[in-house]
Amino acid sequence: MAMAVHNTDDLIALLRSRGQRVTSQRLVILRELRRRRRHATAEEIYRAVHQDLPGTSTPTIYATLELLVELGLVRKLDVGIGASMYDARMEPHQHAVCRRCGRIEDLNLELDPRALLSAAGAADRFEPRATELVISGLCAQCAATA
Amino acid sequence: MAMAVHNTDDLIALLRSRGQRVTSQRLVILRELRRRRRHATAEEIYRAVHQDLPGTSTPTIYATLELLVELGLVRKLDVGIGASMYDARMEPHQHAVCRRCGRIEDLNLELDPRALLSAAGAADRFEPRATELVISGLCAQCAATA
DNA sequence: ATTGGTGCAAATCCTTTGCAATAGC
DNA sequence: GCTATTGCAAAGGATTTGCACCAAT
Repeated sequence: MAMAVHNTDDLIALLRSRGQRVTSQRLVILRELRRRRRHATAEEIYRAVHQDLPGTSTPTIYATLELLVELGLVRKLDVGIGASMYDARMEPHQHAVCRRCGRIEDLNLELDPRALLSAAGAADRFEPRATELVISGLCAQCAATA
Repeated sequence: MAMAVHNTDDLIALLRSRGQRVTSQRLVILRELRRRRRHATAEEIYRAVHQDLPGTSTPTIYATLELLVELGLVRKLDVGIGASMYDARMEPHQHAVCRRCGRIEDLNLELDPRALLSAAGAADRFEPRATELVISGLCAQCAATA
């Protein structure tokens, strides 16, 4: 059966292949992101990482998150709250955000950016790399309350 | 033929119907947004409005933009640069952003949020209000250069 | 031994708040 | 005249920068 251990061999291999250093901060931050089921803000990661690695600084958190995104191990997303969120779930999916309670729900939805660009008549004007969809509205709970 | 004059009768009517005041700042800010073809940041609007109405403050810009969004006259969007953008083009469309040069291109694409939620099996868990899609990548020019 | 990464402090950028003054109704 | 809006100054939150130190190679 699948283990709950979130290993970081892929990160280590990627760093080595690029001649970059394998540091405990990098491993701990990725492990923390993988442990969570939910997306996290930089600040949440910062607080969590402090348990394992006190003294870790915000600049390191931000630099590492950016690096993980660049390496394709983490997705950065902006759902309209002030802070960016980071998500280690890499299967294709999109997001729904509740305007009232802030809940973010994953949508199992695989979008084809090239098909979308074609539909828009812009297939030849753009080389897609990432597709981010955010549906905002009310979650069932908040809709019931309102 | 269609006129290039961007009138603000709809805003005036909406404000009156809600018992809110018709101020020159509100009219000028909406007119400025409608005059542009491109989306603008709060700061761009701030600078432009200063020509017509020197002394207009950033808090007023932000409060007014938020009001216009609430009234359904303007769309707010986050394409991943630090600042939010505001767009007075209200026909359904989505956006593509170039990672290199920052260009934002409109995509003539009408997305049905309910259909998307259904496809994701979340139709009963969410009451959609807005749908924002951002495809990021490289515009044709930047792709050619790279 | 090198030099890429880190921590600290401070800076920057975008946006919001508090409150007195002003202008719509 | 009443009170919503405004302007000003200042605060706030997220993220980045500069630079000396540390630790992975």
